[in-house]
Amino acid sequence: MAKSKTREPVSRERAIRVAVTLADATGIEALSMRKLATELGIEAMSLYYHVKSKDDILDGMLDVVYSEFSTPRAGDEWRTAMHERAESMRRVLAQHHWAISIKTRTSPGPETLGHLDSVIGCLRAAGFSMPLAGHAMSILDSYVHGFAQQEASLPLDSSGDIGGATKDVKAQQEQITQAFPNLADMAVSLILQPGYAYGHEFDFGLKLILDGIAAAQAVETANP
Amino acid sequence: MAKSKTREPVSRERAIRVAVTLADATGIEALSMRKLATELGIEAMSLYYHVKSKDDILDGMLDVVYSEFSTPRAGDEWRTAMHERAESMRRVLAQHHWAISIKTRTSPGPETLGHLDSVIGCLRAAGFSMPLAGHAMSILDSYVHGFAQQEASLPLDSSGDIGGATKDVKAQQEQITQAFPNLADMAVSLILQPGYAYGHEFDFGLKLILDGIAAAQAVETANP
DNA sequence: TATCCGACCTTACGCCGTACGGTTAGCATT
DNA sequence: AATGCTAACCGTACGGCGTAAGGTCGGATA
Repeated sequence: MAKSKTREPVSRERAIRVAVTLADATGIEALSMRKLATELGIEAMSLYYHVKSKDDILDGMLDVVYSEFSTPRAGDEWRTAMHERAESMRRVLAQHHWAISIKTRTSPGPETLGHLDSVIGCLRAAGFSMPLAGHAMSILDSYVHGFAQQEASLPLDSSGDIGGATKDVKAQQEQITQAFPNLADMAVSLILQPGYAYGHEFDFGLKLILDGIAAAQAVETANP
Repeated sequence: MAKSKTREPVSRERAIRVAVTLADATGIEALSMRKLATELGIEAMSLYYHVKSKDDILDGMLDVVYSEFSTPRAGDEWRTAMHERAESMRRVLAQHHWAISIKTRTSPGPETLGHLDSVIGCLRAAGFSMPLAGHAMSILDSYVHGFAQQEASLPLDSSGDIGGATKDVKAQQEQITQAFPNLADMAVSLILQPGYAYGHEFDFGLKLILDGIAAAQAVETANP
């Protein structure tokens, strides 16, 4: 430990910040009040002086995640702004892999609200009607969060081979190949191919969606 | 092999089935081995005779969810098949609202594998190349899962008013309105409007994505 | 009759979140 | 110097969790 004389005081902000790095390192299910308190150099119950409950910490952590998203500025061109936002979201959600499993949370924090406000502002400034702005945000957010979720639920190692016992696995795989031929075909002829990485799929979908939104906006501006 | 029918025996299947209905009713975080055992009429540890672990149950529950998705048949027209699949997924995921928060799971079950195999088969039979089939599935699944996630994290009651103390809430809302004007604008001029329901956003996005996939396929078939 | 075994139970361990009630150090006021 | 206040932290305890290890017992089988 660095400072021995006076320990850096614990605050809600610091507790949440440490909780984020701890969850990044060991996963969200390993984040307990006791472990977090130990990391902060205090006892478990002392956390409750700074923080209302564990849910309070979780809410704060989600707000930290939103604060790391790329937030569009007022005059930005909408397509590049949305593109960059989407890519930053994917990047951040991949780094804080626990965030997507917390996403089922209420009460958004100030960073979250500010971010969303800016996104709406950017689209509106670009001439989007309110309903179209709603549509655009809904589809973009759904896609990005869903993709991050898919990506997080993939088998972790990138190696094509599956480690462990060889004979059993081989026999089992042969059975799977027969029972699910299309799946097996996709595995060998696409996913296990040298250059393939699931992350690349993101760009295809993002471009498709942005094209669709652009088309919808073109229709809208043509028929005011 | 005559069997005395003194009482319905507990099996892995029945345990998982009951776990699903219990999670539907009380949420996934309230599903414990003890509660599930009580529901089945046995003691907690007796579950471990039928089931490997709690994770085993969770895996089984997810497989049940997949079994409820609409699975395309061999000769189906791809667009209608994908449309129906997507809508059924949204419906099922909304009913089993716990499923999206479990989604971060490995080892897919047989129903899951079979479903995915059929989806790939449908797209391939419709002339999709393997990479395009991968793209289509990736974007559709990401969108649908992401939308279900968004939908699940909305405030629960559909009433426009927020219950509870009136004065504090009103003062707080005024502050929010000033700090996040675009958000407030969208709230009053779109979301709180009489006819609005977030679920309607689904159709816009789904049509947009299916249009985009159709366009990509048209390009592909034109340039073989 | 003797054996076995599927199906269930009991006990115990080490985690978890947190309610409740101290204790201490630093400071302002008297 | 004595008093009192408050922010910051600690100890104990409770009920609940997943599950390892081993026990029990009635019916099927040899």
